[in-house]
Amino acid sequence: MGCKIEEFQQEQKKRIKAVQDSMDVLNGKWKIAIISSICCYGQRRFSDILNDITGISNRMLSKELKELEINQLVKRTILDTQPITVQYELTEHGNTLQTIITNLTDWGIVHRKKIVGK
Amino acid sequence: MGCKIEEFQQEQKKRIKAVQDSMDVLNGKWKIAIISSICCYGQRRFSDILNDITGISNRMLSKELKELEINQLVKRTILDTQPITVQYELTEHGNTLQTIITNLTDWGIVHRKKIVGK
DNA sequence: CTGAATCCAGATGGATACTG
DNA sequence: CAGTATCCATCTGGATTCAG
Repeated sequence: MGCKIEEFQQEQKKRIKAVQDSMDVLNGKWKIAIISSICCYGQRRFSDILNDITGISNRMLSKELKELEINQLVKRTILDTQPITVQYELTEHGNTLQTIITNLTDWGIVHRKKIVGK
Repeated sequence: MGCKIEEFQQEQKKRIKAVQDSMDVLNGKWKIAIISSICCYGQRRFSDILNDITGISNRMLSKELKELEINQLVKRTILDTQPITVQYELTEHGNTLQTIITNLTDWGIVHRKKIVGK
């Protein structure tokens, strides 16, 4: 049994590790943008996302989507069209990121004004 | 003047860019953890942060802190002690990340339970 | 259309040693 | 204590080409 300060510090270390867990999942140059794209449309096809995010290549989109799928944030559905299209949507778990996405969006707007100015 | 759908899509593209702006600032393996460390203590010395975050090296801590300072999220103060110590605290702008940090922390805890199980 | 495969440059970050 | 400098392996991600 440690004193109050030690307990507090242990608690903070745990919290720091938790943020890192989140960031591990969300890291990668495009991941948040992809989630954001799917998020605001409810569901979105591969080529649509490709178009939503300026600069991303199909290679990276494919790769990041796969990682998001592994982390159970995104659900992939093959549509029986001609030619085949694939639709992505957030899982229930992925949807819990909504608040964070919104906050990050708003913060990004403020920050740009702050740094770039005007 | 475009139709409603085009306007909506333009708006979404802007929002996606805004999230990316945020992530550009917050990217790097340790940045969020560093902010989190400083955040929960109000102010924190270099060696304290080094101790808060398991795995980080002084080289990386120094580098990431510098970037955070450039982005006006962190303020650096040299204390007149023997030997010299340096104290870091969040700027007013950096403090606006509080909500995001908290949300990310909570989400990280939930996510770990979800993925690792139990 | 939705990827996978290959190739490759440049960025990232760890280890270690050194300085004021 | 708070960095800086150097070296070096690994990772990241872009361009291009190919396939179902």
